Amino acid sequence: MSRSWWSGWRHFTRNTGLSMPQFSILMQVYYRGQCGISDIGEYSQITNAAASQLVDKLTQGGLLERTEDPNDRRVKQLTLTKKARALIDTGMNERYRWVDELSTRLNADQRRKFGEALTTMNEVIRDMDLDSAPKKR
Amino acid sequence: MSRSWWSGWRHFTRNTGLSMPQFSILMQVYYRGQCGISDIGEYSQITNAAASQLVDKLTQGGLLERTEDPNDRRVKQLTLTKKARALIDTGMNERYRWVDELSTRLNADQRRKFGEALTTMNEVIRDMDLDSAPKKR
DNA sequence: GGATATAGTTAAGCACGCTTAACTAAAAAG
DNA sequence: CTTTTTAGTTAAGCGTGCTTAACTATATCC
Repeated sequence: MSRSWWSGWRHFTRNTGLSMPQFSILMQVYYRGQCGISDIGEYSQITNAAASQLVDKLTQGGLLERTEDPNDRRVKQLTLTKKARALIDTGMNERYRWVDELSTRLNADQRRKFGEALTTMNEVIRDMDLDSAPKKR
Repeated sequence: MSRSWWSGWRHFTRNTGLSMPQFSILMQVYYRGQCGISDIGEYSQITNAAASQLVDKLTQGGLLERTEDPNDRRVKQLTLTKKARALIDTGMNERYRWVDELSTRLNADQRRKFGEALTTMNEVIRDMDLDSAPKKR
């Protein structure tokens, strides 16, 4: 397992043809909703140039739509295609499959505790996310 | 937080100068103990050539020692230097610092549940690791 | 002993992510 | 209206990780 995540990632990566930074951008748009190139750059801590290039590949791969913002024609609005959404959902199912495999190794008591733990973690982490999210412009 | 891990990784990466595959190899030797190039390759699912090259950089960086196995002079035994051990321990502390920060946001009850959850997860995951580990040669 | 297999190295070549620098176009400020 | 700022693109160049292919050196098989 200390094993699985990285090599599991590499498995996912090969199937989808996505690199980690690319996937990261997809997830960003997934959670943030529509946003511009600069947002991507800022979030990922890379230059806008780099962000632009990555987004470019994703649009070429049919995963992102890049349209002009009618209010400010400098900014491009990025949105996920259906293909991208499907892909992300698949990725999440992978994750849950992992959890499934894990849970077959648990006895009833462990499984219950584990479920509670995940729930708590989710709640707490959602809180943390909300705290740092609302950087609107 | 969905944010923190990847950009937190990038932070770690910049400070140490280590790439992810490089760090991955270090962790491998850390957990496996002494092993050869082929073991690295097999585990990381890359060719021995690639493994050799990565190990090369790590030895140049003073993180890995590469010595001959006296029993079979074809195989090189990889061992971590003190520097590498220190670095890994630091990395782990980083991780725990993250947990600390998280725990300041929890109330007493949440904190207790969370602690239990982590304990359970650790136990279970350790079991999974043991199951897949003992690939000796 | 000689053939074959195994562990590791080296070099050429490719794709990737990233940065800097030079650029375009639109918006905001004066 | 002109100047300056902001959003994004493009191209050159670098460091990586990776693969294939050719090679060396040791061990094993018959």
